[in-house]
Amino acid sequence: MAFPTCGPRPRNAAATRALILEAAESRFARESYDDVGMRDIAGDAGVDPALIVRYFGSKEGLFRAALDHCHEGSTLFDGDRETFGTRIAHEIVYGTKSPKKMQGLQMILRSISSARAMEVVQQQSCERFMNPLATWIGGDHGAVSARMAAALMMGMTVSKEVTGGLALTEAECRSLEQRLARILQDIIDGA
Amino acid sequence: MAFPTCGPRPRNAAATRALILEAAESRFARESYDDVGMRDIAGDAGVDPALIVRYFGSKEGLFRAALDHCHEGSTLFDGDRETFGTRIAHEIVYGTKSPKKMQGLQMILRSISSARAMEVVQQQSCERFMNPLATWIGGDHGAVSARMAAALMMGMTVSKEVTGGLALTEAECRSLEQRLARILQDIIDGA
DNA sequence: TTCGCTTGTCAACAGCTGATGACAAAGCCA
DNA sequence: TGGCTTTGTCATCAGCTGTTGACAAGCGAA
Repeated sequence: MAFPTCGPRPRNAAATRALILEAAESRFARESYDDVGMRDIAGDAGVDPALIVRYFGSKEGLFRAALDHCHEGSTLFDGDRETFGTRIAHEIVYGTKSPKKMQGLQMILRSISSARAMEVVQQQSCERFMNPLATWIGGDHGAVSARMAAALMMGMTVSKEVTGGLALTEAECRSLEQRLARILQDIIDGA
Repeated sequence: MAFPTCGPRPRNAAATRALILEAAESRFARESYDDVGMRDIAGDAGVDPALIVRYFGSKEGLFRAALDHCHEGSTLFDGDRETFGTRIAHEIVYGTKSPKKMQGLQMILRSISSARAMEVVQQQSCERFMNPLATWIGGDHGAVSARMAAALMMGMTVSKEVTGGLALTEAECRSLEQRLARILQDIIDGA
């Protein structure tokens, strides 16, 4: 991702900005707002930390931009409605890294630590995540179902983290996947 | 809680220790490990920050002790098995502050921010929370059910935080409570 | 060329954090 | 009383963080 350290960085503001944004998304999805330093992100992008301030104003500005950009490219709702539960459950149980699909959700999750990050999240998460999900689900129960589905998704991620992996047998993983798929599907079906 | 600032603190190690522990539990349940400073806790307890180090070794030591003590006094499983879903759902939807019942769970939740806190949590959460829950649920599906139930509980807390309150109408709250109760009960019943 | 704007680099700052060690006072025992 | 341990107080440290401003280099326009 970063540029090899051979001579000065080529003068290309747009590319540099994009590089920083990409590095920030990746970092903020894996670690918490507080744990990620400007020097970490700058290091990943192969860029001087001062450039982050120049292009995004501050760390908070970068976080806001990253969260925004992340939700724009979200692929969470891609696919048939009937297979929503199956898809998400599989992603939760067997999804190893942090693919684009879950990145926005994970950024939100990580940010419940820092009070500063929460301000940004509260501003954005409703209109950029919860409401779209509610609309996608549809019906009278959309808003309620969206909250439950999101809770289950985020909660499983927490649970996974907390126990250090799932800490389940292979058979239990399969069972978990099936039951999770069923519950998620029931939730969006309003059952 | 704290002692009024009139003269020096009375010499009572056990009481001072307990005061610090209580203040720490309350803080760590409401804010993240990183956001809570030793000076904050010491201030709440009306105690000099240096005493925290003396009695608990370090901030991490205090966090570990608080998490431990919190799980010991947990009342999460108090009550009939048949009303588990109802009780928890009500607590989630209408529980305002952070009562003892949920405090341990919330401490775990807040700590997914800091890498340092996670080390402690990973060591303790399995044997102090997930496994007891699995045992209480019982049956072949205990472990899987425990993870799903815990996920839903923690996820709803995150969801609530993220949207700043629930951001739902009164009717929706009632619907959420009912559906949540049903799902939680189904989970522990192995349905 | 020379000017002026953009882009990247670097050293440094103030603020906060957890932690340390010296010191004072209280209480206990001989 | 004198000595010892326990308990509480205080000033201070080193380390890290986000941020700043001065400076250098690129690059197009006049």
